[in-house]
Amino acid sequence: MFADQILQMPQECGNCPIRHRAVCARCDPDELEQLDRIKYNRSFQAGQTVIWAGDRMDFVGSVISGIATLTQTMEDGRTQMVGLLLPSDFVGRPGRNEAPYNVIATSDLVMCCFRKRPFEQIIHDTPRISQRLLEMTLDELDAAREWMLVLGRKTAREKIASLLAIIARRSALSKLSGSQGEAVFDLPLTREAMSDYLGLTLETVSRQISALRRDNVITLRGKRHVTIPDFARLLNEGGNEGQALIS
Amino acid sequence: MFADQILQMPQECGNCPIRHRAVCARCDPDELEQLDRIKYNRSFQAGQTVIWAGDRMDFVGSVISGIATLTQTMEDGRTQMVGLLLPSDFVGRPGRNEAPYNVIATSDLVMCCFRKRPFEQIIHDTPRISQRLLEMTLDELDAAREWMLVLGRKTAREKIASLLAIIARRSALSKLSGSQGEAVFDLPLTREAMSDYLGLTLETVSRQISALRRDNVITLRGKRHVTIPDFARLLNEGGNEGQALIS
DNA sequence: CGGTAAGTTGAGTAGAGTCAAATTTGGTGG
DNA sequence: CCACCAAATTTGACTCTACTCAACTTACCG
Repeated sequence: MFADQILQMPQECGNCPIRHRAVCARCDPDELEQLDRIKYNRSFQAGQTVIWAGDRMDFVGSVISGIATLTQTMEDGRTQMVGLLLPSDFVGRPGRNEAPYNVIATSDLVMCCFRKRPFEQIIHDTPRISQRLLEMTLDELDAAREWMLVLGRKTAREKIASLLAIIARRSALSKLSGSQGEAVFDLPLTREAMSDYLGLTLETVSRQISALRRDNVITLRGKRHVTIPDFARLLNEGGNEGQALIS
Repeated sequence: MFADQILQMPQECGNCPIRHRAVCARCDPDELEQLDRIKYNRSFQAGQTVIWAGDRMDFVGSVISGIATLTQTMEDGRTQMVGLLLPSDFVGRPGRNEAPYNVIATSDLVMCCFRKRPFEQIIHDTPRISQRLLEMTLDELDAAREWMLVLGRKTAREKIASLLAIIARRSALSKLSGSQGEAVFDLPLTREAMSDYLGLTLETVSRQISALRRDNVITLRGKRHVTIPDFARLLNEGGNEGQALIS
């Protein structure tokens, strides 16, 4: 019983949707060819666990499509999401053998995986790749630190508003120009996943979403389809008064 | 009026206390010589601001001695610490011009600074340095994610216990063998800095420290000198039941 | 020997959590 | 197409942890 399928036909890098944003973004054709030799695609259904914390990891890789979460769990079940993985995000750490977090597919997910040992060799030999990985890791660190402010100092209402702003920003559906105007998107997370992201209970998430709807900060169609009539107002509700968010 | 002094006599790398832990840890003599040409020492007094968020940064560098904090502040003054910088930790981000956070010297502080532009050139040309920086950044990202669990899901008592455990681990004064035995150290942070670290108020920090003392989890001599008679118990109080912390 | 900053403690409050029940939704099979 | 089920979500009532405001104590520095 396998948790996933290994696809027989990996995509061509040439028409890969994340070709210019992922760890391979700046590869030349020769470097791409090296990566191509050690890569394979894997797909997961929504809800499947990609990796359990503590498991041996023998691959690293990029999210091609779909959404995954990185979570930590305490012995008594308390759970905190520590990463939200969208297409082009990198999973896994060269130089470490055990997965530090659970990786769970939130939607159907396709990943481009690299066998870990040869990938480590390639980044050792290929500065362009290791430098791209450094750049991506620094961006993730900035995002984690932004998130720490949300977790440590924002109210429940501000937390929800901040999360909606982040998702709106990273979602292609929105028609944002800068921080102005309307945004429309589908929530990729359940209320429970949102609570794990924000360090809240799912009841508090639900109440605050209802409150934001009552106050016309957001409009819902169904449970998941969100319209934000005034994005600047949402940022303000999130405590980001006029500031740009980290993208 | 300058916030710091530029020392005329930078230390020799040869007898530098962080030589084998900092970003330069794996440099060969030639690489060290390159870094040496662009480096200078700066010292700061306790309480001084090293960099303001939003300021132009024209250097990066390593903490040689002392302690600094990375903090984010909201418009209404709410403050969250997002990094604690101990000797050998790296400050600054190649490829970014503006400082994203306030960097504040908590104790007297000495830094080994590199002019930013030439440093960027060196990491571009020197894989050993950029790979060391990647490794350090990945470690910081892990620490930030551990911290996210603390901020999002732990109680005030668990937060304090977790912070004491982290400081004990990173402090040289402790006589720990693994997770066993006694630890002794001086708190490098005020109650207020601890509250900014943990997303609490300083009153709550004080109350929880008093509670841990009443319960004999810790012993205080003065306000800052801490003895932990049973380190495993402290870990347990922090919700880390028997698990190793990220160092 | 004050004076000031740091830390402690107390009393009351508020915001988010807990437990419980109702409601909505999307999918399934008849 | 419709009834029904399980899961997701919403809402209500009550509780409790951590916050706020305030007073007091301790430690340090000149």
